[in-house]
Amino acid sequence: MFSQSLFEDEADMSSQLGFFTFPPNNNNMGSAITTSLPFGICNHKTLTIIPPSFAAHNNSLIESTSLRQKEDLTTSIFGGPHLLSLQKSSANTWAWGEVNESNNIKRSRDNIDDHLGVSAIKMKKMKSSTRKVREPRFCFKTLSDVDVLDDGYKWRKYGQKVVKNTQHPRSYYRCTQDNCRVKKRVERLAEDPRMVITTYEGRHVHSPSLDEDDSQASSQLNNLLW
DNA sequence: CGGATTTGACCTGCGC
DNA sequence: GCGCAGGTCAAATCCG
Repeated sequence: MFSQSLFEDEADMSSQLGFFTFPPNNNNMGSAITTSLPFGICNHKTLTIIPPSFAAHNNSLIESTSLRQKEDLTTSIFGGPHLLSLQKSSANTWAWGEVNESNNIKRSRDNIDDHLGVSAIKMKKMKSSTRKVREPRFCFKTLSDVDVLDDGYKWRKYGQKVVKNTQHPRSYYRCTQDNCRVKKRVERLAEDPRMVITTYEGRHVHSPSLDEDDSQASSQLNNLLW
């Protein structure tokens, strides 16, 4: 269902950098992706996938603690009762799992990968040298015609650069809110120009500036994510 | 006219 | 130290 690569970016595991591809290759989620938010929750062992369409369709994921609610939500999104989670399975690999009745993440044993069309992914080893502290970054891939996805925040473009070995320029955006230093980069994947790679850097210090209905869902998601 | 975008110049970090 | 590539700045331009 997803194709992705994920790698740790910083020693601060809360700022892992992941790539995910929405929508799945061959189903009807295509339209849901056009309004997307970052959608991963990371800690040092797991990464839970929150489909961006949650933001558009409901705001109950964050508050929901019952498996039933999660099933309802994920069924509507995935066509199955799986809240996806990536779990660190060894030093360098991650595996998909699902949330069980106790709200724990169950490692996939019955080839959930096949069911969902995903495969375990490899992580890049972290560089060992000391590096200067960077803002938390989150990066994801989206299949989209439009470069700039509607994430609920207002952005001002401040630069564009042609990156080596790619025919598509990379655009640089800053959040327009005063005192908010969040930046994002947007570029097309060289191997597949249909894919947009969006990289967020930093934490918003404010809520998204959306219409009334959307803002609640989005702010909850973003509170969780950032 | 004011805010957003464009784009060439400049800055910075990194590898050699 | 040098060159390269990516990131940022800011003046010019665009556009509603």
